[in-house]
Amino acid sequence: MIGRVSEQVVPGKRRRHPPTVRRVMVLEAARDCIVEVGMAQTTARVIAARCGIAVGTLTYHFPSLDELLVEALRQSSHDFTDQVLAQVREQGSAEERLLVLIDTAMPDRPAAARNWRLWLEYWARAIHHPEIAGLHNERYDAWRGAFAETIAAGVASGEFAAVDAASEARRLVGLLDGLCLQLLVGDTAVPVEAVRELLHEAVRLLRAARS
Amino acid sequence: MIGRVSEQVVPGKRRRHPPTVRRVMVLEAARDCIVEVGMAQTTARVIAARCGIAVGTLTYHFPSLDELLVEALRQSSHDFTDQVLAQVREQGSAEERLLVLIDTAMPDRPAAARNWRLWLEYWARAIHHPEIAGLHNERYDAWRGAFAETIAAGVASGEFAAVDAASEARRLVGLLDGLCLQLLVGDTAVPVEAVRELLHEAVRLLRAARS
Amino acid sequence: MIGRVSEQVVPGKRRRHPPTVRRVMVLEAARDCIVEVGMAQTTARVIAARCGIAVGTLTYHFPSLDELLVEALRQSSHDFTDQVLAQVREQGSAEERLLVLIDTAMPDRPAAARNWRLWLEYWARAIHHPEIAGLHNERYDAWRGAFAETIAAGVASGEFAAVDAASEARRLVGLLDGLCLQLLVGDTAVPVEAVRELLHEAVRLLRAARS
Amino acid sequence: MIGRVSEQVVPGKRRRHPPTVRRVMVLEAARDCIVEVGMAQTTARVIAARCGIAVGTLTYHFPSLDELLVEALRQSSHDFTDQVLAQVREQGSAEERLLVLIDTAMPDRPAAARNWRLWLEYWARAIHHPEIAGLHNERYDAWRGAFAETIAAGVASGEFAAVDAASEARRLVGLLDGLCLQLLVGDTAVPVEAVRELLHEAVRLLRAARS
DNA sequence: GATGAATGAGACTTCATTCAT
DNA sequence: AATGAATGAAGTCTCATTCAT
Repeated sequence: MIGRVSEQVVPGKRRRHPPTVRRVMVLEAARDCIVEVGMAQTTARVIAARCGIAVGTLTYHFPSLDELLVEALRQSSHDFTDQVLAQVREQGSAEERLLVLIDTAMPDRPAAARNWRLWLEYWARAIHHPEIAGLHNERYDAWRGAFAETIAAGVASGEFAAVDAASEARRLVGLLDGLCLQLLVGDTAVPVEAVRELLHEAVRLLRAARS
Repeated sequence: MIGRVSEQVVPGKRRRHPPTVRRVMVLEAARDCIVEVGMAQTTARVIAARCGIAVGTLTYHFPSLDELLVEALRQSSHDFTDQVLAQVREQGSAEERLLVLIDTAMPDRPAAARNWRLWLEYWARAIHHPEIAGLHNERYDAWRGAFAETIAAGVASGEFAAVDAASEARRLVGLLDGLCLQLLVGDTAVPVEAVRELLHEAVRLLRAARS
Repeated sequence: MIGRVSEQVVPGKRRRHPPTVRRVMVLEAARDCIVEVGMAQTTARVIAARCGIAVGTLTYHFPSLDELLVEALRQSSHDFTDQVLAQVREQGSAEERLLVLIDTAMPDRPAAARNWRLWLEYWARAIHHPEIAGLHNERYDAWRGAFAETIAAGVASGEFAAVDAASEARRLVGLLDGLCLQLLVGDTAVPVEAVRELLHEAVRLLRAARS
Repeated sequence: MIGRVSEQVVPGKRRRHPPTVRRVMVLEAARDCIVEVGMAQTTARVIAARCGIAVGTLTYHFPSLDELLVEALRQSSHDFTDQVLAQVREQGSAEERLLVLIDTAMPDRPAAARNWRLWLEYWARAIHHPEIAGLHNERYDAWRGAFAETIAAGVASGEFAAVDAASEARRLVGLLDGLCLQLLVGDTAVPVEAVRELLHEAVRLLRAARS
């Protein structure tokens, strides 16, 4: 009713693939479906259509749809987080690294928007599915950890004031989540630029507090 | 599968109620089901069992299950928000009123926890359902508006520094949402007290900035 | 989907009527519904809405819907046939009376069109419902009998050739039914005038055969 | 209630058939059910039971039951008409061909009786369902056309009097429909032989008119 | 490895009927 | 007499999963 997944079937048909390859293709298709139409509408046939295979082929590689969906969430979230974190640990001052971290997560970047939508689905389901909750927390810890580490590094180098890195990271990530939520759900008013500015200001406050 | 709704059937059979009453009973049952097992598992028969009526009776009062669910979301969210806002506008300094607002929303209060879970469902569905998005934004505006009003009052009275009330409200609500999200989803050790303290501090910062 | 019964509720509400009166009102409403939307769509609530009463009131007067529908068929068909036959036995030559009989039955008269639609429903159901078949045959015999009587009278008076009245009546009625069927079901082409002319010609043939 | 479809389940389980085959089987089963118990009683489970498959299998091949039923009507009617018309255009005088046409349609032949019952359902529903009306008219035109063609051929060859073929066809088909209706619906004593004789006489009248 | 016909469980919804008011 | 809330049976359809090919 609401969303319709654009089928991206490759015209070359009946390709045979080793399970490893097939699984990746399916997981990516599942991820795209979840993002585009929501997990509730992501049925087996929708995923199969999305990657141009038969429903039977899908269950051949993933006997359980539930596990396929969980795996898709896990994998996608994993990929995004890793990619972001990798590019962050490289260079620059602690403040610069925090800003990069934030900018990379802002939902005006397509990859980031996709990830936010996945996380929304995570949140709604994690409450009732311990397995998803565990999955989510694992990723969330990595994410919060990156903030904490960077802040700790800034504190250690004297770039930041002597704050509690863990607590400060929790605050920053909370602010990031809450504001992006408003961006995603809100039909209107809240401009992404304003959110970015609020977050940058929060980062600057770490430094400012030092002087 | 994961959660099982505790049936609360009244043994008396064929209890008759005027539609107004029955509708309220059903909406509350629906709300409880959504909270307890998630909206995805909240089927007609689950709701019916919850309030001890036949599925046909449910359909009699709510011809469309979709509309029942949307109405349940709307009503519950409306009730909670109104109740909180009402008790806030009464008395005290702007800072006190903000603190009350925050405390009332903290998920260690059962009513608040219930509401948070409802909002999680809102968020996940709002992206794909414009009607739910509209519903949510309406409530969210009221909620954000209460913060903005209170902050503006504090600024006007000189209790707070001369900040932009709207922007500050957005920040506070964002922080509130993001941190409570961590409380709700996290199976781990984010203590509610730490969150409350972070939020109180954010409020104090409004005052502190003045001195 | 297809047809929607126009509710003809009288604004004056909660009228109390003796069962005899109520039953007639309901039966007429049922007849109108069958004619307008077909028997398959004529549900209890549709009939109730049509005469502005509650569904419960309907079942109060007619415990069984099936019997209500059968009774509606019987009554309506009875009324129409009687009315037609009554006005026919009055006056004129046998040929004139046959022509009146035919003209009264032509579906360009609203009352006749209504009756034809009822009979269509009869036919489809009579095959599987002996009771309806019996009902129908009873009416049909009266109808065919009127033709037979009139023809016999014409034969007796020398107005018609010496044909077998029963056989001739069967033929005339068959032709009438078959041609009107084409008028009712056909979306297009067959004009009512052409049908009338064919039937009149068949009547004239009775006379012509004499000369 | 009235009629009960005899289940014709093949004990062998999970018989697989290509959709083309299965669809034909289902359509034939549907046709038989309509004929035996009427369209109103022809539910999904009745059809499924009739061809020994699960209801889900039925939905697999025919997502919409409405379309299945319409298709069954169309196909069956098409088959019967084609078969009759084919065997008619072959040989003999115009009169002989008309007689064959009529005899093939007489309901003492099982295939013909089946077809008549289908057409009864057509008629009752065509009034309220434009799609069915269209379907019916298409078939009806073919049927009436065959009579018209044959009559025209007879007229052209001098075998018949110089009548208007179209009008004469309409009359013959009307008579055929009306009389067969009496055979089908009447529980009483309209003998099929009498009807056949009436129709044959109508055909002979075409010739007799010439001499 | 891949397919898709087949299935049963369960979803929502319609509806004639019952019965307390 | 009239009402309408309540119900259970039955309707169509969706869907994850199974399994013969």
